[in-house]
Amino acid sequence: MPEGHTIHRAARLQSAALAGAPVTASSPQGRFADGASLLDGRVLQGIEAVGKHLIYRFEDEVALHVHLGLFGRFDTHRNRVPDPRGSVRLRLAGHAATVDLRGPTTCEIIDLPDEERLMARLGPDPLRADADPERAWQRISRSRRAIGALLMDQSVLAGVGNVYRAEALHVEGLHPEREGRSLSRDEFDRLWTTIRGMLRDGERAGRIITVSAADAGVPRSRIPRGQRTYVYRQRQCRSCGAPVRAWEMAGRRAWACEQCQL
DNA sequence: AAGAATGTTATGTA
DNA sequence: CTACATAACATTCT
Repeated sequence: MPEGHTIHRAARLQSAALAGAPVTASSPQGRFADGASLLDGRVLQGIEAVGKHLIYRFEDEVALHVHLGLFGRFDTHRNRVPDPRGSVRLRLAGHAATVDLRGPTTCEIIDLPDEERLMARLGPDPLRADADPERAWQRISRSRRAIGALLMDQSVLAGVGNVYRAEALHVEGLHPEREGRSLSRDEFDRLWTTIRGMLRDGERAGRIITVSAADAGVPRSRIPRGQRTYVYRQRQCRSCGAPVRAWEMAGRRAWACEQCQL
């Protein structure tokens, strides 16, 4: 489910619904009982998104760290709150909504040093105002690893996942196997800008939009399969019609049009 | 109903 | 020290 845009959107929406007042925290299946009781009744001060990580700041310097991983998701209930179904790790009830967290890869209470360690191992997040692209450029321009692998490395750049990797490299005409150090400064700058734009569109729309921002208001189901992405999970390149090559890279499936991407 | 999927980390190997 | 492969973990959907 989540690439960076999902996380930033969740931070914004949940901050509005939960922050500023004491929260009721529970762990319906008892899978996070200790954490939930520690959070219960505390005021949530705000939620911060960094890459694909979320940090919920509570009073008394108590913080909750959440990472959705591949399967995690949030269910937000604004009216009737249903009985928890499936594996709800944590339920947070606030003044405007109740949020269920299911299937996260990480859900833990952290202290300040933990938080600093986390921040230290994350590269710049293009969705954040404080992001410094220079840090990513330093890593990429000195690496002989493939750009397709570098983009997935959260210590190089935080927030990009498998879909944006495929789509952003396609838009920029870059082959995923190009060595990082072979990119010109100009190619890197464009790539950064494209990634940031895609993440922003995704955050605003609540889903991944890489082909046309005009699709933003259109429900995903109304967009024909072959038109949702350029190469990601496509058989043919949406730009030129050539067959899309798919192969394993950095542990995930990579997709590219070898006509358009060099 | 096996397998894939918008992810990360630890560990082993070269 | 770097790079790559593999396993492990989370859950839902086709």
